[in-house]
Amino acid sequence: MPTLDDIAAAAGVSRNAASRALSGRTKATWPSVRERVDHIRRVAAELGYRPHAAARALSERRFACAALIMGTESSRSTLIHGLLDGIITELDANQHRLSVARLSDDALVEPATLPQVLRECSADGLLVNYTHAAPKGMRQVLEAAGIPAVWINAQREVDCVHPDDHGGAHAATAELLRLGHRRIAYLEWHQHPGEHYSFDARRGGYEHAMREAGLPPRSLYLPAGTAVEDSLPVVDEWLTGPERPTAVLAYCFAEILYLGARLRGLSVPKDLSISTFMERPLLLIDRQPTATLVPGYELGRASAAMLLDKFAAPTVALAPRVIPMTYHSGDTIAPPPEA
Amino acid sequence: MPTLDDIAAAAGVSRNAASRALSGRTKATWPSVRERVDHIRRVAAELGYRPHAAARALSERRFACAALIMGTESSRSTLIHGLLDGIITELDANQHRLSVARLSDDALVEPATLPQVLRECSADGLLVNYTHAAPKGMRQVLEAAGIPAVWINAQREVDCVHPDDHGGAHAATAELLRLGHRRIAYLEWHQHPGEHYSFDARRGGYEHAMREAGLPPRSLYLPAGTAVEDSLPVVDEWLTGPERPTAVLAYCFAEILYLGARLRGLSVPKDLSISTFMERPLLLIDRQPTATLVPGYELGRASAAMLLDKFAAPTVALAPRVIPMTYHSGDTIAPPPEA
DNA sequence: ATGAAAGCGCTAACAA
DNA sequence: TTGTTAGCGCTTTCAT
Repeated sequence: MPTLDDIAAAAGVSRNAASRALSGRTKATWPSVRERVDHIRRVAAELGYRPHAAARALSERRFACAALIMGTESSRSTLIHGLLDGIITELDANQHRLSVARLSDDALVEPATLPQVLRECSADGLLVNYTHAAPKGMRQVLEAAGIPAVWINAQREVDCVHPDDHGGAHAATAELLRLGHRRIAYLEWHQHPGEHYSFDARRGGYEHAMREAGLPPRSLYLPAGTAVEDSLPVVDEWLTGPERPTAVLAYCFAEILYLGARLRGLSVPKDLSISTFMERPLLLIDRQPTATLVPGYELGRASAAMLLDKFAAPTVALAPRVIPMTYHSGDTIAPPPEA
Repeated sequence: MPTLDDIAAAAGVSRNAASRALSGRTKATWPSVRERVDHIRRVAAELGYRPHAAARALSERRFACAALIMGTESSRSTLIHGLLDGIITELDANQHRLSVARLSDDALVEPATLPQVLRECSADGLLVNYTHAAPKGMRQVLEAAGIPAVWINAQREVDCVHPDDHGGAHAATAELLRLGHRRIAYLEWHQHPGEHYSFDARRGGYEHAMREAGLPPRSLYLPAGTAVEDSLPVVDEWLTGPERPTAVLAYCFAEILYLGARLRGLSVPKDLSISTFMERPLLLIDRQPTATLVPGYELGRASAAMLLDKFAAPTVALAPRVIPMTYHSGDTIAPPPEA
């Protein structure tokens, strides 16, 4: 495994010269210098030289590495589809690496441990994948220690990146309105306090759009604790009567809704439009679901980019970066039957 | 940020003594020595000392870090649910870290680059998450370079960890047989050459169990290129006639099958049993799917453990580690109607 | 723009 | 067991 000294020796220059040439620090304005630089580079390529990241980190006093940290409780640190991919892509483009760590709640709030975690992880900053119910005080600890950190998929005043859940729900509702729907319902599950912010944001976006149109919002819930096998009768009730919705925006349970509609003889989307937030790449039903999706990849890229910005200016608080959601046009929505 | 020298100074000992005490290299048989060690440890804890991973790596000539590598084409490097969690858990328990990298196919087969990737990633070995269609020659390159590597969810002669797909399918079929089913079909999609090994393995397990019972295996396919919206008539055909299966083991499309059954008036599981391989944690339907699941977490732990073993003995080829699949008993299977 | 020398924080070899 | 010394591979002064 060739070292910088090897390259220098093979190229007949000093170690320093080799270092500067390979890192592009030598400006090479003069032609003869330029030639030497090329020569060094060629030798390095031939010998298959790659810098030793640890040695460089030690010397440069930075690791060129970000750490993705998650909690021990996986439900609060779900890894969104595409996120990792986006993070790696962005870091890679900036010659940074990614390491992944999982810390207990206790470790996260202990003022002493966190900074040192960075040393042990060989990271310069944190991508915090603690989407909700993050341990209290963690934020202050990070700030006090001056640790660059970006919060992924969380809504905070600064230093966070999250999808535009409000806008996404608004747009999805607007599309249903545009098609002529008036009785549009919103379906979610019974919300627990401290849930992810997207529950409020999406419902808010829906209600906003409805109010703009002068229509009353209507929420559908499966009563808390409803067993799955008992859900179909509830769904059936929703779809009964003259006031039944002609369209439903569903945070979840879209499949049960779909099944209920089909069993009731309602055709989707002819009799009932369903617009979802399903992140599932595969099809669940015999339709392509019309869906407003969390842009995991873009979220990852933006998070990494923001962290890189923070590396450049660690003390500056950055405004939240809100990423548009991806609208995936499927075939589960259409104009209402009356239209 | 305290360094080892700081600890040593504060404790009034040499740097070396501090190093040995903290790493547990000092045996401390004599009581007075034991006391000093404790003292040093206490000082370190108070000052919040944590070793600098890069410095240690440079000195020890190992990184105490594994790299999870994936291809650029994400379909071939899907991150199984729970896998990352399992990997981190196992590595963490052995004071190792994880970094994640994504390499292009070209980079993976280039004999020169791979070893150096390790340096740049600060890793000692590879967890290869290239479940199928890995670039040819990659294996040889790794071997020639003497790079410790474990293949995750791939079937190879050595150094791999994968679920017992054959056994899982066999057991699922056996359970259906035990319930009294005779006409058990196997549902998958049209297989492309070079697909993941689990296609063959699961079908093999199913056929094996059927043959043991003296029954003819029967495979159901959605014809290649079937549009999703055209799939229901096909499903309907499967469920028609006196020879219709009373149970289906479904690699995929379980939802469509379920929907088709319900629309046809067949009750699940009373009239039709469905046993799946769905990895989805959420419910898709109004039943808890009976499922044989890929044990992502255990897969991760086992992979990491095997890699750690390889660190200890890099040249020894290790026998494949086959992890039992997780059988999740739901309520989509029951005895056949005739029984 | 170059080469010599120092140092990043740690462990490993030595002598005491 | 301890302290001393050397060195891991790299970047960074600082003269030249």
